[in-house]
Amino acid sequence: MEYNFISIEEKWQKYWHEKKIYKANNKSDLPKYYVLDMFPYPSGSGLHVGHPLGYIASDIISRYKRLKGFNVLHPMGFDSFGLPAEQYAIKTGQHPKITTENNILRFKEQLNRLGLSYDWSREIKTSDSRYYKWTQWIFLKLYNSYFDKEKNKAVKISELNIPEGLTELEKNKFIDDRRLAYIDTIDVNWCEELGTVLANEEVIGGLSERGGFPVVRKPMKQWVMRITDYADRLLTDLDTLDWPESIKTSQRNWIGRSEGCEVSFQLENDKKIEVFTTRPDTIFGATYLVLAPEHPILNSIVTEDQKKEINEYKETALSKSDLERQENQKNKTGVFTGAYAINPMSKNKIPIWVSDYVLYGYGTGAIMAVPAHDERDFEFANKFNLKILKVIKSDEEFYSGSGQIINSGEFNGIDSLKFKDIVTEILEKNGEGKKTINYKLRDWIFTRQRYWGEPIPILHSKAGTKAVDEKDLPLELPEVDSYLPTDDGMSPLARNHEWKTISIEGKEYLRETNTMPQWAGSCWYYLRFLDPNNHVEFASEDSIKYWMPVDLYIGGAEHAVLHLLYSRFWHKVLYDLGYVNTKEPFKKLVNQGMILGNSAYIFRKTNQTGYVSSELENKYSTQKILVDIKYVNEKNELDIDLLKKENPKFKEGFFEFDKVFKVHREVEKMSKSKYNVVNPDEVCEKFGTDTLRMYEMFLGPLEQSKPWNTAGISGVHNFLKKFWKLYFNSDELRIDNSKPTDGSLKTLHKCIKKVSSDIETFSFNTAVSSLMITVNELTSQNCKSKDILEPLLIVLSPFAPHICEEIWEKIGNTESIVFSTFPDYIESHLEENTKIYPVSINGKLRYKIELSTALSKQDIEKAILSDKNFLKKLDGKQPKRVIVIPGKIINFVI
RNA sequence: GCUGAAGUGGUGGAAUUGGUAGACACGUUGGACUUAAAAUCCAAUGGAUAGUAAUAUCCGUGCGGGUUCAAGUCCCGCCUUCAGUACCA
Repeated sequence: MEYNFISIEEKWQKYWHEKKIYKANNKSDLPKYYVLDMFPYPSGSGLHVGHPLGYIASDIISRYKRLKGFNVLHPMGFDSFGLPAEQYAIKTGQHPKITTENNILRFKEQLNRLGLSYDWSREIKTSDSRYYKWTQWIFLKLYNSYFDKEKNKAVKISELNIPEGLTELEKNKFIDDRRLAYIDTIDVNWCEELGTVLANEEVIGGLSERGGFPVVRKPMKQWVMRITDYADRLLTDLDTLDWPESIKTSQRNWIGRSEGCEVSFQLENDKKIEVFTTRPDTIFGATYLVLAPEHPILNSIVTEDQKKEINEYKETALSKSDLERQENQKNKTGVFTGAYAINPMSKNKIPIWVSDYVLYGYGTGAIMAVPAHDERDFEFANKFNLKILKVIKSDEEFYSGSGQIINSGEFNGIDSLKFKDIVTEILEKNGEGKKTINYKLRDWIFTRQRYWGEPIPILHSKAGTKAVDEKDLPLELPEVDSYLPTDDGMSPLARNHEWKTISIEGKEYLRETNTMPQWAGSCWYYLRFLDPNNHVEFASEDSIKYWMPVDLYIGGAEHAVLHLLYSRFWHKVLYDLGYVNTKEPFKKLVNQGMILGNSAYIFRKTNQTGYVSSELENKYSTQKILVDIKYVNEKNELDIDLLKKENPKFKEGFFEFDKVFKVHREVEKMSKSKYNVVNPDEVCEKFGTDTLRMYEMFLGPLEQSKPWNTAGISGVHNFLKKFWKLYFNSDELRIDNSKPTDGSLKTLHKCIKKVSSDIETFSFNTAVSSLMITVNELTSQNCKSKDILEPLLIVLSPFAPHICEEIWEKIGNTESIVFSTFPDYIESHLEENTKIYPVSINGKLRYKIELSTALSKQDIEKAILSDKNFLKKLDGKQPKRVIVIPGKIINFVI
């Protein structure tokens, strides 16, 4: 009997599917464990070997927890609204729904082939109206709530105190201004190429996160989520989470809390300018003010002779894209307004300037410039010859630290850290300032000018906005004749005029035609998995109480601030409104690393049709060009014939090489465009899923990124073959009822101990290693005992479930291995030979006995005295006596 | 610039957190079995020096210092790589 992985894997995947082995029950006396993968966007290219890394890890955990007696919830679904399907629709006219459905089928097929223990009865798709009904419902909860600053939580609009004597319109405005989901005309990140607005989190270095297209600022009417009200809670609750420190740090940075002081500077007339500073201690050094070009006070303070220049500057500054602004960092620009303000502490008259290095969106959009102690102000002051006044003692021309206060009148000599509080107090007393906390975090721009997303369930009329009635949800996506924006720049949904206009009780309304961003559906999907077929609620109270929070969440680090911040925000709102019982959704987070591709390049001679092998590259002037890795073997040799046959553009080329044509390799992100994608299906066919699963775990630490390299895969495959041979001798079962030897008992229990602690600490690579050692040891011990080999199957089964099920059945078990119990190790089976090491205790030399058996004092003394290294360190002096201390430490006296 | 992670054989990576550095695997070399190949099994494998040999000695965890009986691990100062972020006052 050979290890025929193909038929074994098919057989058991079918068995698990038909018997619904992994269906989780919402009612159980067992302790619960909720393991969640970040659900994928079903892209057209299917899975590559990088995707399953996290899925395999979470599958091992969930199988392990099941064997440990937990009721495990391990669901999977699809984040199926998204840009690629829509762009494909624009190109081909095919409805994104169809594209998405096809892609999902492909994904599911590939996922199932990996033997993942998902409860598919709970599958969800964010683009399914039965799902987005509740996304819209939650949107309305946000729309119908406001943030009560005193209670520090969200409260229903119905509990809002509305001032009396307002007209209907004023009343609506009063409410609209306080909703957690509100409309605002703001400068948004407009991406022309994508035809939509992007959230701040989706813009990286002035380019769109998806596609890398330029982004410009543009004022537009948008739905916005008041996430800033939650800044403080999002920040402090991070401390309660078992997340990687790097993710917590990036969230902290993104929220960007800074404590400081808002100071108001009196102008010569009765106007005032408020600035925010974290360094009120340097206020005597504030020698000028700077306003952001967008600052509204600008027009009213600028003097006649400066007006022209200011207007010109404003125009150029506002037309700049984010990218252009950033490029100018080293070369600051600015214009003098002609106006002056009074420094409230020094009473000096200081000039007011305008510059785009001050951001309108942060703080008050104006700063007091302290060139001696702030790098940016220093640069600006040098360029425009503004006064630089040192107020903290230091030898440097520019200094941003703390120290002794100077040049500050009666306050000289005070420590700057203390002076901070003193200044704040004085300003507060005079009504010229107050202590403030500022956040970098901005409100979340929630609308997208796209088709393939959740429609926003809102109606517009002259009186304001109105929610679609809850009982009319879901508000389904209308059909449109084209997926492009309308000619007058409205979202694609506006193309359906019949849908766009609606009349209720004789009143005419226009529907909101923008859709929600892709993050909306993924903000709360972990809750829908608890009770996915519920028609009355997004999930029943009982299911939420039982399953929440998610015990383990595995996914990529690329969602550090986007998805993970938004879903924490929504979860907190749902918590405030009483719909969920935990403050945070995800208790433990693990980031799996990326599996990188090994791209192959060949060198084309410049301006010629010839190609050269990588070792000849230096001889010519060449360009690197990509070739598909399927033409390259493990020794980096190119199959020229096949390449020419399948790619006409290489057909005429002359390939120059020494003995074989070698390609140049580069490790890059795995992607279709780099021709370096490895499909897991290929690996499954060649080696089997169990091999793939174990190999991906063996490759290195889960969190680390690493290149895919098939070189080592035979080692893991051989291990499984060896494992098989432990149970079968050609056609016969080797296994018998003989009493296990001490040696094999030790081997087994060592393995149980190591593997279970490795799984709990996510060290899957070392767990696989110790399984390999175990099988090698048992093979050389010629172990046949069922008492050893049966528990070993259970220990291996989370990693390689198919082969274990097969053997489990063949040795006479009738129920799936899934229902067995993970064995415990027994300490008495683990005894090792005595080893003695020198150790330092309180600075004194002692000896440590590792895992000692019962040794006599004489034995220990003998062991130490025969240790040559030890004697050498004592310069040949002989210890007079060795004292054995209870436990594992021995003392000695010279 | 700032923040975070990392740097160990030819390669991927171990090292119970201060205690035999290089587990396990790949690769390489040699051997067994084969007419042969594949498959499988066995042995060797950080470097240097000495020895016929068993073996012995020295050097070795990015670099330079330090603490310690003992440092890949701790401290100080650098270098390099990757990732995130960027005029946030």
